Amino acid sequence: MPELPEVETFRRFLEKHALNQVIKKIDVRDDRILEMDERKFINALLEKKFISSQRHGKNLFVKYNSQYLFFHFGMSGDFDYFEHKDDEPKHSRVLFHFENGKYFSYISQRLFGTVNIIKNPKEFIKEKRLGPDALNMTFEEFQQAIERRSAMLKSALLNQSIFAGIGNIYSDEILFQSHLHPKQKINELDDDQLKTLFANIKKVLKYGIKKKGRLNRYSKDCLIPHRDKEGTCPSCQGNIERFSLSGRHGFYCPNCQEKI
DNA sequence: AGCGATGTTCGCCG
DNA sequence: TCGGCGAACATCGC
Repeated sequence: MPELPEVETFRRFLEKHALNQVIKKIDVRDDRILEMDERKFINALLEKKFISSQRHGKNLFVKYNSQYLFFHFGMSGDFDYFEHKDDEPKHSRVLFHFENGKYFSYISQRLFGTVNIIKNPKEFIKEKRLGPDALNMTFEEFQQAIERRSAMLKSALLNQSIFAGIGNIYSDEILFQSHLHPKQKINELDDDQLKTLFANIKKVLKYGIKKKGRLNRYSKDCLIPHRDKEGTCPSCQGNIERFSLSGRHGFYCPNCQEKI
């Protein structure tokens, strides 16, 4: 699930259901998800409450006292909130029991995510060398981020050190909306194209949040519903093509996204 | 049965 | 340092 719009959706879900409730018990179902000692993790959080949350890119920070619970969702992370223990979802990895008798679960099918406790999100962002948040960055920050960069557009969008939050699917959508070729080098764009790219990063991510990351509910005018081998371009009706790049693959319309 | 999957990281090479 | 590539991590569904 999780690129920036999904993580923002998870954040709002947590804010809605899990804030200000005393944590009475924690079950770590699989400690491979923890980046720290299980005992220390549990002891740190028992009897505490989640106070607030913030997101940077695909990273979620939940303040519980002077410290922060950190979540990364990897390729298959999710949250759930439920009343009865029998409803605990498959692949639930960390289960919080609240004082009100309800449960909050961090789910990770593929165990690529991580859960940890950190002191300071700002320092974390610095240490991980994350670029500005793709949703919240200003045009000036965007310009700075790509200064002296020469990567192909799709690589640049996926690189969390340039800006944080964009993943494989949204990068394709952003480039499609921008009429830009995924393998075009970012330093070859003119000012208008850069403005278009910046505007579409915002537009696509906001639309994703509005749709709560539910890809199956996207307008047919988007690339996303047509993002497969048999796909047809919603704009020109041509064939959508698949390409590969550093072991990932993407889709684009060769007719609408020509290289300069 | 094998391949690929909304992510990240690391080593290799140019 | 940058950038591209491919493997590795673990699991499941098609």
